[in-house]
Formats: sequence, C-alpha cells, structure tokens
Amino acid sequence: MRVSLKDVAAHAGVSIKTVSNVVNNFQHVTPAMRERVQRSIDELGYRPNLTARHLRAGRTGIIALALPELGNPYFAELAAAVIDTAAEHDYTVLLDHTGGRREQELLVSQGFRARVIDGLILSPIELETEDLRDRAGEVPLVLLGERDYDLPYDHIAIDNVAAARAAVAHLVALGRREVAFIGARRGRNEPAQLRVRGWREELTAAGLPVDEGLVAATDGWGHADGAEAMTRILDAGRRPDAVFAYNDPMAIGAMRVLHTRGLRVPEDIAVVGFDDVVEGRFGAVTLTSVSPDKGAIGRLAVASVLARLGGAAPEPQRVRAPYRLVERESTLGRRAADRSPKG
Amino acid sequence: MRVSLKDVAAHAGVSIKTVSNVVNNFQHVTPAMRERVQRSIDELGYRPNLTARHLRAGRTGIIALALPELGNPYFAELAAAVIDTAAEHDYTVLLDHTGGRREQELLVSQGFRARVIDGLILSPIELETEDLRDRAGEVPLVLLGERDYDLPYDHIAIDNVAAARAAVAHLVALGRREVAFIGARRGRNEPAQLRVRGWREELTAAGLPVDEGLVAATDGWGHADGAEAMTRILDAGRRPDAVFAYNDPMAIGAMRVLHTRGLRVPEDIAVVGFDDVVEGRFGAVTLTSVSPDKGAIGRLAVASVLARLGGAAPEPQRVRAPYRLVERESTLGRRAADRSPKG
DNA sequence: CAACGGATGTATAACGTTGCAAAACCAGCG
DNA sequence: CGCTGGTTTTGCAACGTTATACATCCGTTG
Repeated sequence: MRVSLKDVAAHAGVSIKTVSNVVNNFQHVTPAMRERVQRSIDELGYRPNLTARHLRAGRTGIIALALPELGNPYFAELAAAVIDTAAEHDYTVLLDHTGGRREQELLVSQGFRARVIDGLILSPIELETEDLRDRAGEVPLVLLGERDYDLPYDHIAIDNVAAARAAVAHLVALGRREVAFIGARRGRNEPAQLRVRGWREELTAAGLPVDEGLVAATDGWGHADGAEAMTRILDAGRRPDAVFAYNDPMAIGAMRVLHTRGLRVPEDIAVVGFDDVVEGRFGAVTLTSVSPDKGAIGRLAVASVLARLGGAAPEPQRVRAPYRLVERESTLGRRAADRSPKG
Repeated sequence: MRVSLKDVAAHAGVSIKTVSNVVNNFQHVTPAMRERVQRSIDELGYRPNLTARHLRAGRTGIIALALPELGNPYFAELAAAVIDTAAEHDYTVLLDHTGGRREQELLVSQGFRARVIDGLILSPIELETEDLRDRAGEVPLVLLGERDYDLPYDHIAIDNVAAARAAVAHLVALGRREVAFIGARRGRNEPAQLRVRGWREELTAAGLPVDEGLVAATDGWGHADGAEAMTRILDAGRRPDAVFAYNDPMAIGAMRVLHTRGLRVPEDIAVVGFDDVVEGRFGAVTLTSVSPDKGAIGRLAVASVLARLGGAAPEPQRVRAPYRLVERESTLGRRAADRSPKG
C-alpha cells in the first residue's frame, strides 16, 4: 500500500499537518523539525497523492491536448511544443487522439474522455458550432486550427486565407497559370475551406481563371489521399502546371505520383505544401511549404489555457500566429518575394 | 460552482447515497425513485466528479505512455495503437515525451511527472538498469523497445537482432558486399546495440568482413542525423554498396544525401530502413524497411499493464512482437526470400 | 514574575464520492 | 395484528490532502 501523510506523521511522531507543512515548504517550521520529518519522508518513500490534493484544491495540474492525428508530424511537433511549454509551468499534458471524428471530438469537448483535467486545447475537424455551445460547467477550452467558430473561446491559428494566398501568389509569380488544389474536405457542408478560399481569392486577384475542376476533394489528409487526388486529376486528363496541397503529406503523396508518371517537379509541375514538416526537407525534391510557427502556437495555446484557469475569464480572442513561406526545390525557379506576416 | 451529489440530493429530497445509487445504476432502486432523481440530475446538470471517485476507488483510469519522440511517425503510430486499445478498456492514455533524455526518463519512471496514473508504458533510450531498480511503491511498468534490461518488468519488443539480420541478409542476397550501418548511438557505453549486433552477426555468417569503419554513430535519430552520418561516410572516401539505417527517417535522410551526390538508389547503393513509417512509401524511391507490427505491440503493452493493475503480479515476461521485412524500390533487384517470423 | 506576542505545532473540518451496515419500509402470512 | 423476510433507502466512515482556527512554546518586556 502506498505511504500517506498519516504514515509519515506516525513514523516521525508529529501531526499530519506538520508533515504537510514540510512537504509544502511552509514557513514557521524549525530546521530541526523539518529535517526530522524529511528523514521519515525519505525513509518511508512518501509521495503526495495528486488525486487527493486535487480534490482538496480543485485542480489537477493536467491539461489535455486533443489532436486529430498524431501520425501527422505537424501535430507531433505541435504537441512537443505544447508539452514543453506546459512543463515549464508545472503542468502535465494529457494527449488525446480524436482521429478527426466528430463523435470523439464531442466526447473530448464535453470532458467525457479526459476526465481529470484543468483545461483543454482542442484542434477540431468535424465539430460544428452548436456542438460546442453547451458545455456549461466545463473546463476552459482553447481552439486550434483552420476551423472557424463564432463562439466565446480563444482561437489560435495562422491567417489561413492569407497564408494560402501567399502560397498561390508564389506559384503565380513563377509564371504558373493552372494551379490545382489538393485536399478540399469531402462530404462537409462547410469544410475547412479557408485555404481553398485563399487559393480562389489569389487566382482571382491575379486575373487567372478559377477552375473548380482543379480542386480535388479527399476523405483524409495523408500521403495516400494526396496521391489519390493527384492521380484523379491526371486521369481526368488535366495537366496543371502547379499544385497547392492542403498539407505536406498530401503534397508528398502527390509528388510521388508525379514522379511515377514521369512528370518533373518543379519543371513540369511546381508543388507547394502546408505545415513545413521535417519530411519535406529530405525528399529527392525538397518541398516548398507554408510554415506555421508551431512553437509559437504551442506557447500561445498553453498561455491561453493557463490565463483562464483560476476562474479568470479574460475576453475571448482570436490570436493570429506567425507563419512564413519556405521556398525549396519544388518551386525552384524565378525568385518570388518572401511573404512574411508581422510576428 | 459545480453541482455535487449533495446538491442533487437536496433538490430531489433524498439522501446522497440514493443519488449515487441512481448514478451508478445500482439495483434496488424503484423506477419511480430513479426517475425522480434523474429529473433532478438533468435539471441541475450534475456530472460526477472523477477526482473524488478516484480518491475513493484508488485508481484513476489513466495509464501513461512515455515515448522518446512524438515527431517520429513510428512512435505516433504506436501511440495511436495504445490509445485505441486502452480506450476499449475504458482507460485514458496520458502521453509523455521524454526526448530520449535520461533525466526525463528517470522522472517518468519514478512517477514524478505524470503522477496520477495507474500504470506506465515506457520506451527508454538512455535509462540504465540501476535507474529502474528502485521504484518501490510505484505503479506497474511495461518496457518497450530495443533496450534490454535484466529486470522484473514485462518487456515488449520485436527480436531486434533477428530483424537486423533479416535486413542485412536481404542486402547480401542482392549481392551487396559493403553494408554500412547508420545510427549507432554515440556516447553510450552500452548503446542500443542489438541492431548493430545483428548487422555484425549476419555479415559474419555470410563470410563478409565486418568493417567497423562503416558504422556511423549519431547523436539523434532524425532525418538530419541520417543525412549527416551518410555525408560523413562518403566524405571519408567510402563507397558502400548498401546502407542499413537504424530507422526510416535516418534512411530517408541518407537517401537525400545520396541523391544530391548523384548516387542512385538502389543501383549504386541499396538502402534498408527500420520501422516502416508511412513516409517511406511515398518518396521518389520507396524504402525497404523492417516493419514491426505496431498494432500488436500497442495491444500487448496495454494488456500487460492491465494484467498487473489490480495488484496482481504475473510472472514478468519478454514478449516478442511480430515483424516482417517489406521490400520496396530502395532494394529492388534480385529477389530475396521474405523473412517473416512466427506471429 | 506575570503578561504579552510572535513563532511553531496540532486538531478538525472539509473536498465529493462509494462501501458497509443498519434502518425503514412493505408485503404476506400465521 | 404482530412477525418475518425481503427490498429499498439512509447514515456514516473513509480515501489523502490542505485551510482554518486553535493550542503551545519560549523569549521579552513592563
């Protein structure tokens, strides 16, 4: 059985509270007493019971981070940033994995899965506005990612429309005229459309036709989905001279297909991805990508949760995280301006 | 303030225990009473306080999974398997991130970081045997991965020596004679050497010289480390005809360097990785890799922790998880036998 | 030397839940 | 109508911790 304050107190011949005082480094404990109690603590191997402490104090020191895919290195890198930042504030992160399924996201947002937490950072895919409306009595929530909700929660994301426009503008500046978009979400009324919108807006601004036949919807966001979408476009007889993918894995999947079809990147088709995952820097053709500042997003998310932890309720805000466009071999050619937003 | 059993009891005009009985679906509650209490529960929006429940029950329903790198998709995929299996048993997984640093691993193994857990699954990198010897009063521990300890804990891993031998044997069967090893761990007395040992044993068995100059040590296990190691080998004037890398990211990093140096894979140099991450299937040259059954490992790990949860202490065991060698373009050539172990 | 007051240690009551044992209730039966 | 035996409901204690209020100690001071 585990050692409790009571055991230590009995062993040291003092009251429970005195042991507690030593454990918590309270003032008004004589050095002699402190040492005596500490000796018992060490001897018995006492360790505080967090559950009990939480019951008393009303907090656990755990915040949950719910992500759609751990397999996507973007989320893995983001998670690492969140975990490290939280650790600096003596918080532990409980990572949850929704698979981007609405049911799972719902469970998480309502606290049914991760049940012993002080706050929640959620990156939703499928969740609708009304799903989040009624979470009375729940812990503070911070939202991440492309989905846009009209709800009183902090939301941390880069400006997806602007970032997508920067990517397309870069392709246009290279002289590309037919830019495909890979990775529109299939089967949603209001899918994660900000990047498609950016694509559309920038093409329009450049005076180029917006060809919806060059938008390929997919079910998922992995390599295979990108490959499948690229295959579909090519098999439809289309030969765009550039591809903008929803994320890097999809871009890499698309490049694989282009390679097997004998199309050269960037000579025949330029490719831009999104997220700047490390994998994109080590292919045979390195990948140009929109690079959100994952460290900043992680730090902002943790700060945001912590800010409303003590019952404090600051005004909800949309935070725009920094990003930049990193140019690599997949769009090599005439130099285009690097579009960086203000930090 | 949150609604407690007491509030519901007062509202419904019954005792606290009766409300508890309704909440827990106990028998011996009349339908009328059940409905009346349920009405109060709904009206007040009562939700059980898990912390209190845990304090009472002595368990939290959380198991921790501590991994060295979330950014490596191998671990991400493994984590997904663990999370899903745990969820089936009504357990939540708290993911921890050690970065492969001894200090962090020590904290985790001694329960200082994730302190509200019922059990721990740990994939250690730096931890030594003696570090794990004294964890009296700690929660059940299951070890994963290549490190081998002589300790009374369950250990779940594939047979790393045999798997490495299979990889090297495959290269030898292709007629390769100079097989480099990339990713021996730098700066450790007894590093994760099982794969190096397999490499050594198989070369010896094949009657080939074991050239330690073809073993490249690295600090980490990422793309960049693989690239750096490959560069080092080439810059030393060596021209092996095959490379066996500690894991897939390193193999891919190495292939990038080979590509930039104008060396063709597999014609000039064949490459085999380890872990079979999805990324390896979508490069310009797809990657042959040792493919551990991540789903099985995850399931075995969870089962192992759960088995010793109730205080039960089954005999500690080494569990060999299944794996196979998946051949792809990076070793295309003369066909070699597929070495699969018994499942 | 009695009274005072700051420093130090202690007893008790929570936090919200559930297991246990006992109490209250309700037929049915002699 | 009281007793029996079963069902339903209740009261209390306990899980391990900390906040609060109180008790004790001891050196100073008038």
